[in-house]
Amino acid sequence: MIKRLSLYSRILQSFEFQGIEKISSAEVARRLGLNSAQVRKDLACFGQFGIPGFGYHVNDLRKQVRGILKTDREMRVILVGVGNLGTALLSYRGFLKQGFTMLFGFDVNPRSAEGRTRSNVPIYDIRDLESKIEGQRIDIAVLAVPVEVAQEVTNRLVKCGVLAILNFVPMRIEVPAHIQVRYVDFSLELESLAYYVQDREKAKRE
Amino acid sequence: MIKRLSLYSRILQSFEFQGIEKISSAEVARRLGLNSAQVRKDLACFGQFGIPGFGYHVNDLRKQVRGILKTDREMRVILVGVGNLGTALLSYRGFLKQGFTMLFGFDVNPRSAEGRTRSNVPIYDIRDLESKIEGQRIDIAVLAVPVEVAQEVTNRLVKCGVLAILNFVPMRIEVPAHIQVRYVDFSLELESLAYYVQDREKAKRE
DNA sequence: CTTACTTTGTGAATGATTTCACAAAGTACG
DNA sequence: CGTACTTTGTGAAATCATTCACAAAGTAAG
Ligand SMILES: NC(=O)c1ccc[n+]([C@@H]2O[C@H](COP(=O)([O-])OP(=O)(O)OC[C@H]3O[C@@H](n4cnc5c(N)ncnc54)[C@H](O)[C@@H]3O)[C@@H](O)[C@H]2O)c1
Ligand SMILES: NC(=O)c1ccc[n+]([C@@H]2O[C@H](COP(=O)([O-])OP(=O)(O)OC[C@H]3O[C@@H](n4cnc5c(N)ncnc54)[C@H](O)[C@@H]3O)[C@@H](O)[C@H]2O)c1
Repeated sequence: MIKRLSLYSRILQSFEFQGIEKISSAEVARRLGLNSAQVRKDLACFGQFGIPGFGYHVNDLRKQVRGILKTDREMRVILVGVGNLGTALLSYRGFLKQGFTMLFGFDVNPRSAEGRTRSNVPIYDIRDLESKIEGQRIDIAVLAVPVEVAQEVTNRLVKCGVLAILNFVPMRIEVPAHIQVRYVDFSLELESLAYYVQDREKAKRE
Repeated sequence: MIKRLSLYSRILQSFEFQGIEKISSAEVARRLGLNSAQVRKDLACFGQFGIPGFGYHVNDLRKQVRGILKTDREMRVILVGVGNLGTALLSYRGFLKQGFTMLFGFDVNPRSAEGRTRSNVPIYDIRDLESKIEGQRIDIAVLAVPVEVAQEVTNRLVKCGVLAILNFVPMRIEVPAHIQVRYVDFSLELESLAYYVQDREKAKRE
């Protein structure tokens, strides 16, 4: 549900960019392939933002949604594991947009990692993790290390006070209950795609 | 649901690797953070693979699950857009494992793309898309191009007979109903993580 | 001000997914 | 063979999510 809010935020941004000032739940829904009642219900969880018979003011609604998602504040992020994937993530400006600040990268081999990237995010040795982020508020750690060390690195991150982890490693990591973890797992998507391609008949089972 | 099957497949592989021959739904569930009834129900959709009072033979079950997912066959994949992210994807052996064959990459600038990668997948000019994949069976296209060209490239892919698209571009793409599309959208995950992080801090205060 | 129209916000209905709970079917072993 | 366990497969119940449908509240225009 929160992911849909994030989609609303994105589409509102594009409406704003196009100079559109007024929008209906039906139009938002159409653009995202959703039902208009869904859009209204989602928003209704957080307040009444619309005007019956008119719709929503794009600017207003966007501000509201960003407020709900808290993308109007700074989120401090670090990256652990600056390999193939980590390098791509570092130079992705999509992360830097709207409130996310990438502070540092960490790797066992910071030299060669540094060589790969063209971003100006400093990359430190993973040995210095604790000392570098000591006393800093770190909201989110992005995890892109090899599977074998994922749990060990996670434990260290948690000890350092990281509040949330975006995990690209195809493995379940164990964390205390108060730590948020989100998984991004391409192979899963690929495999399910494969299933539907082969087997369009049975695809209804989802 | 299919994504969970994919998880089962992965965990069974790791059990096999560890030399474990027998497994219960409860143990699979524990390892994946699921309910054991869920595991049994999922499998029950496709047949009866277990032995009451015993559990499942790891080898057997893994074969069955791979058969269901069709990861026992070859899936032919191409990559379109060999930039930061595309490069990482090309050198990800996780894709090459189990049945996925990455045939070619395509880019507007194949020279500089070629320079970036250390894989031996050939990279062609996007102008030659049609001629290169003419008459070939291509199951899945991985899309990692800039937002502005995503729809246009998608249209060409569909015309070329691609059956499914794994879309990394943070935008809804329009395709005919018989084409499968799956979205991988990191920003959405990051934003929803941000939401829960903030919420937790608020929760502590109250 | 009034009439015709639009679109919201939201209970109620429907649909989907997850969990419970237990009979049935097996194992293990004396 | 029989008794004590274990674990499956699966209806039924519970939970969660989506869609319907409509009164209420607005706009627009004469
Ligand atoms: N490359 C992809 O496209 C892709 C796709 C999906 C998932 N993944 C997953 O992401 C992770 C990284 O993949 P990759 O392709 O970038 O691999 P990679 O080997 O290129 O990168 C891993 C990086 O982690 C560093 N590292 C190793 N041990 C470390 C430690 N203890 N602390 C900090 N850094 C350490 C390595 O030096 C390396 O730079 C893997 O778990 C992989 O399964 C990758
Ligand atoms: N880099 C990331 O970590 C990341 C994360 C999430 C999403 N994405 C998305 O993935 C896409 C690619 O991101 P990126 O960081 O790799 O960008 P990028 O600019 O590095 O790569 C895009 C590549 O596409 C090529 N290209 C441009 N037009 C093309 C066309 N018509 N046909 C074929 N190729 C074409 C470019 O030459 C370039 O090599 C973007 O839509 C981005 O939003 C990237």
